[in-house]
Amino acid sequence: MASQQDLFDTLAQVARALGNGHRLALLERLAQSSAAVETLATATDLSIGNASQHLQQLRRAGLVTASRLGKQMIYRLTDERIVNLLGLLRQVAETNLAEMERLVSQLFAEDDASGALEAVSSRELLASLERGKVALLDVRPEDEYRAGHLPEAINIPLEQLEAMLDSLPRDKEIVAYCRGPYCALSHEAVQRLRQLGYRVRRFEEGYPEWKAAGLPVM
Amino acid sequence: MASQQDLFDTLAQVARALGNGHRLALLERLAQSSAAVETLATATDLSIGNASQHLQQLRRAGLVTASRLGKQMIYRLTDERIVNLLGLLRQVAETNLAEMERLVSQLFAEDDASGALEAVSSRELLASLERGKVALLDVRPEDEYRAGHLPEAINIPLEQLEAMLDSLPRDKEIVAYCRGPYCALSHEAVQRLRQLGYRVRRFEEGYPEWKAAGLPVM
DNA sequence: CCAATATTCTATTGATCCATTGAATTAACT
DNA sequence: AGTTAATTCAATGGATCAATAGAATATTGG
Repeated sequence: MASQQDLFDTLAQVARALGNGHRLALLERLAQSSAAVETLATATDLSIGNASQHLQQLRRAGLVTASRLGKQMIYRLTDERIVNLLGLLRQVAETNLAEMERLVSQLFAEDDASGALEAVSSRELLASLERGKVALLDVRPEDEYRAGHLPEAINIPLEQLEAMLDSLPRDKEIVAYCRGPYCALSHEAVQRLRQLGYRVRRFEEGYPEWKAAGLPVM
Repeated sequence: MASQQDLFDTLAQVARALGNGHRLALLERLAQSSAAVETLATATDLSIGNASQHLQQLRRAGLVTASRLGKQMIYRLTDERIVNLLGLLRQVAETNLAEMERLVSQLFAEDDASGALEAVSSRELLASLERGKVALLDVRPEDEYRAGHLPEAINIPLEQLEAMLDSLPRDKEIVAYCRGPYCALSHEAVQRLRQLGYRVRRFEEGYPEWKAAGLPVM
């Protein structure tokens, strides 16, 4: 007979799968798009073997699935709600763990120093987009952009930022976004564009959160 | 300088705190009401020392806080959203982990065998309550009931069920609830009341979920 | 101040987890 | 078939975790 404790134990297995920074990084990458082991390994700075092992733990916990495509093994999230789950975990951690706040403010320190304005919220961004007031800039790598992006967003991967400035409108404010609230790409982009004189702010979330909230994507 | 990985590592610490069945049981109990270590230990079948250790891990992860009240140490959840977090974890696990489904269906097996109807959803319950169609029965221990309960709910702790049948209306359908979807109390109550000829169903969630959803409590 | 109670701290043991390495599998290409 | 590339499997040592028991610390009431 199943007891309540058995259920908690099983639930705990899932939580334990989330209990490793590398696995959280893998999940963030997977939230952008499904990907092969090698892609995931380089995105997260893990050896292929190590990445594979972590992915299998995530699979055992029911958080990702794998399917073979030729030589490659393609992993994907099993469930859109995993993005919500991670977002909620983040919120709880940020409000209740001093250490978390400290790290976040460190990550934002450069922005503040350079006088960057506050990040743009989902609601604000949605309103601005509807009124055509802002241009959206996706600074993620091209493959992630192609797998899905915010409506009307221009893609300039961060490495090519200076080379592709022509694509950016000069007359509108620009909102840059990337993988999520902890992704460094859009921070970096905002800094560099500000120095070039652009009016630019950061979207406080990322593509996966936008999509998981049920907002329109392309 | 803080890196993204530091943030994931810190986030992982919080997830790891959720990665133990006993700690999840402690959190479920804490979701009912704040409580002293001894209360929590007996509710979860842990030794006091062991419970204390787990509680301190939860505290380090920012999930609970403690304050002294005389000789006792009272623990409470730091954040209402932890209930949502656990609920979402549960949903993800139930949809994507076969083992989970198996255990849940085992827990529900008795109900099905005894011909009990499906559990009542929040939405359905809210509608029924507004129309005065059902009577609510809270089968949790009295102290949890006193710390908060659904509006108009009658409290009959499970042990006193047969002794206090007078409090139950005979003309309405009864909806029994307890601590949450995995709590055995309301299952047991439904079974016993059905054998006595009552029309009774189970609320599929519990008091904490109802409260965390922002629905009215007393 | 002393005794009783509630809880936490410390130390220990066994279990589990993590990263790394190299061998083994699987599928595509020639 | 044999070679190569992508991934998984298996085994290792070091680190962290869980449970238990007993000592230590606060708090209340005499």
